[in-house]
Amino acid sequence: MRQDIEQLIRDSLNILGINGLHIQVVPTVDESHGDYATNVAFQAAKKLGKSPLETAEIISHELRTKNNELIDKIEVAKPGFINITLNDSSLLKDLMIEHKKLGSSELMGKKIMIEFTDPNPFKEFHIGHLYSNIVGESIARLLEAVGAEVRRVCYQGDVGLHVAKALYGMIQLMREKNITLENLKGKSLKERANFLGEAYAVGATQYEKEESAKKEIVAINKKVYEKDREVMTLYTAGKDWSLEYFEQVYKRLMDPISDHAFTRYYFESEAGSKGIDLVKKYKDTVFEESQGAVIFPGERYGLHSRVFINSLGLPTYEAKELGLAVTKYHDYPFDVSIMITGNEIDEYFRVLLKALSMIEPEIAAKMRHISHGMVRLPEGKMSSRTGNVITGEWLLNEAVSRATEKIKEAKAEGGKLSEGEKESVSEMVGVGAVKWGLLRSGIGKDVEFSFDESVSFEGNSGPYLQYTYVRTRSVLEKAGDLTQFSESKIPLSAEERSLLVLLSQYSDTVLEAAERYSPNTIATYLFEVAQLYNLFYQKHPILKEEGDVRAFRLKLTEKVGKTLQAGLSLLGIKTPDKM
RNA sequence: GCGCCUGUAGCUCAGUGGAUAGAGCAUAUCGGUUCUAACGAUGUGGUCGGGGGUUCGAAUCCCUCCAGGCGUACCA
Repeated sequence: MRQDIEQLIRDSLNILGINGLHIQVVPTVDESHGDYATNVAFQAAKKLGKSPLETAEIISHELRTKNNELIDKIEVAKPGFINITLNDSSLLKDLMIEHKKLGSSELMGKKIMIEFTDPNPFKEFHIGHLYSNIVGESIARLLEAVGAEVRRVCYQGDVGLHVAKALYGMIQLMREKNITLENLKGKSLKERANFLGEAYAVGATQYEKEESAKKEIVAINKKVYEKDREVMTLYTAGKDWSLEYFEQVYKRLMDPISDHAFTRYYFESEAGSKGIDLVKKYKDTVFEESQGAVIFPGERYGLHSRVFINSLGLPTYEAKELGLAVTKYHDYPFDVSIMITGNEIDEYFRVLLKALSMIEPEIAAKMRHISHGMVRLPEGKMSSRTGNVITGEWLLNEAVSRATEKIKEAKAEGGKLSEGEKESVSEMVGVGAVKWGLLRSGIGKDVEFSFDESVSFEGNSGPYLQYTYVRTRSVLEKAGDLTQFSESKIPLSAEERSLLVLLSQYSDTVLEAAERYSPNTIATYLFEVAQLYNLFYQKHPILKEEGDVRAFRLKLTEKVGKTLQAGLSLLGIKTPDKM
């Protein structure tokens, strides 16, 4: 709809001989300004040497001669806006068509690799990973919705000091508790995952406290790189348990079609050697030696200098990431490669991309680093070093159990849910509440997650959106089959008209959200749709009406439901039929 | 010190050059027990961190100052 109006304006400007303007048509905030407004007159005024108001008159006069079937009114407003009001019948026509395939995007057909979550084997899957996963999955879905070919990948640190700390802790714990690796293998996944968490905590604490432990951990680290046999037995087991555990979390969050949530899992161990080769190849041109290490002299480019190969000859995260970028491109020659991480490594990525641009400029030009803030909980930040972490799973479980309580005490319990339904609905509502809570605001900044707000089911929350969807389902179920209605017999109320205008903006909103990598754009839009529908629902009966009006209101209800369902699914949020 | 990010209502946040800056929560008042009461309406609440500049027009762009966060060499 917006594109149609833009085209109309472009045509008119051509006729008037005005070219080269950036035509901007935006939905209006205030109904008295029509449905869409454009500011082209301000830009054109300079070219014509007239005032914006006069220019607006000239342009709108030309627009009116078009006699377009979309438009009802074209008005000029001070100091030079052109306000466009759509006619009711075009809005009603738009209601009847399914959401268009979004073909006009520049992202259409693009090959996009998107890396997110990136938890480290042997360590906890904490809230930061949960956030990264939720953000990444939503962006992936947005990109798919506008026609991109998306490949999800996950990059995991399976070597390095954190692994050595965990291995050290495993050895200590097994000795203390007098258990063998075989004993452990017989235990449940949850127990094994907990064991690893505990082991990491022991290792991390001892590393700080005991000089002897520190030495031993450094030695274990080296052994891992050397693939020492004895260490590898323990290593392989621990790594497998971690990955198995992560996969379980992904299943819950991403609803994967296949066995694996990601198309490809990259590991630091494989990226490292490739990275070392690259760094060595460009050692005297891009990189240089300094204090026994190989560094990238970022200060020359207004950035930080960073170590790529440390003085022990081991690759740091920087070198690994360099190897990763090249490996990724080899696996899948992407048009865009997105990496989603926390924003504390923003500057590190700047350095990395600068170095990469000097080695592989084409690949570097295709990389986009998107960073998100930290999740703050009312309980305060948690550190993974103390072992006292808040895991992603804990957060989900807590939200689900709160959702279960809310469902029990709900006054609107008309759904008569069976026990089995209660369980699956609680899961959808709890997980949905978490996702909505994290995605409703922009991703660049820290996000405060509060159970009270997110699972309270009031106001701007996931459950509010889901409930509105359920409401549409309930009405439609009672209504029976939808019937045709005659457009001309529908007197549109203010609420209905606003809803129609808003619904017609769905495609534009998805496009904008995808191009800006911005899930919260969708969330803001959906919340508006839900609010408007609830207002409409409050004021206008649906099933009690008859004939055309009833048919129209049912159709409107159906479209709202479909829009909410499609939009929520872009955020990775499921919609129950009852709740 | 230097670099990057952030600062909008009491709280949590929308709003990346347009018109009178909007929501949710909280608070006060009111309506609705139906088509699922997990809803809706109205009111209170703002020097958009301060100051300067660019522009017909600035929360939005530029400069500067203030406050907070992160980074700043072998962690990721």
